[in-house]
Amino acid sequence: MKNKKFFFEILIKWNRNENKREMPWKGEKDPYKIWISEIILQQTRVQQGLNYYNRFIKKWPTVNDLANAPEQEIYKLWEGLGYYSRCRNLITSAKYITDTLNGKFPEKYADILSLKGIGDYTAAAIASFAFNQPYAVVDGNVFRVLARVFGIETPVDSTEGKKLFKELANELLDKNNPAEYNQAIMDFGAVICKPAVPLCAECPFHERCIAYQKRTVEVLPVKEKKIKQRTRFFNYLLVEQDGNIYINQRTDKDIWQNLYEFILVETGSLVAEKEFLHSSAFTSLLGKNNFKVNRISKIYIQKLTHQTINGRFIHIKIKNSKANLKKYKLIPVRDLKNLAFPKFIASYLQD
DNA sequence: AATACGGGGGA
DNA sequence: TCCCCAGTATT
Repeated sequence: MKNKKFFFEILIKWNRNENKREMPWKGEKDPYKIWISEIILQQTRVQQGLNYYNRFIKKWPTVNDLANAPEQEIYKLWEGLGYYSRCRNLITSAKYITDTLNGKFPEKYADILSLKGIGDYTAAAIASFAFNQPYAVVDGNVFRVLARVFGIETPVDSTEGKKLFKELANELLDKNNPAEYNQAIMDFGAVICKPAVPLCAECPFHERCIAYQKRTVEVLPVKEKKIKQRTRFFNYLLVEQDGNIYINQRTDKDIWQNLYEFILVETGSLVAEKEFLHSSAFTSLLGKNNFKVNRISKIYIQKLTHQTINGRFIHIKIKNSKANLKKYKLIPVRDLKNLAFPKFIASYLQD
């Protein structure tokens, strides 16, 4: 197939006549705002990211505002959104742009790409939306639309597949109109060529879609990799002492990096309450007699992509500081609301 | 090349 | 339950 012009012609026509999708960052030209929206939307549904974006832009309208904001406030706003390294990278790049680039967002694709937290997709999105440069976005929508319309069975999560789809995407791109084209193909994937139950009946590619003709819409795009799941058991100790409570900031190479938590005792399996309270992992932290267990929650479950967390919260009051808690930080209970916690903990604290 | 990284929503 | 979502960084 030499002439692929039909693709952007049909797509742009659909976009201008049928596409009713509206989002606050659509048509935005400020690279800072586009950047924020794109980072928030990485692996995140528009519906989920919408409120975060609006609060973010309202609170920090420019890259300079963001660079000078207290980090904990930024994490607090990001709380519950997940993939917290995005927030870390946002902070790093905001400071870099403000301090080293004099607050001017880079315009060259390679320079945009070099920023922390920005990969192929986000660099193409910013370059095209903000500066109308001819770089095709390749996100989950694009993989799906192209795999179906062109009947491509190469797994999209293989090295070969990523290369193939990226090349095809750049061939198909309307070079004179990259911003509209990129926006259109993602809207099209989200609205018509959806993952499940796509609207083939009203699809303008009806006549040309290979997958539709071959009845393979359901199986495309192909993914080959499966994720491994593991189950973990968290016992959180909420240890209070005269209106203060012990907390910990997660720093290990693990989930929820940089977020706060309470005193964590992780066990290899589900341990009964009574047994846990007699375990050395527990008693060695608190000593034998200077504490009182006030309440133990039920087991809460949080599903992550690679892990299932089973956890309980144990409320404890202590009177003196004999406990072996030096590695934790003691803060007033009323200050908890300023810290960013994993959703798992934040939703427990809500109740 | 493979894997980890959150949380939510739809079927 | 399983799959997917405006992906990226690390090993």
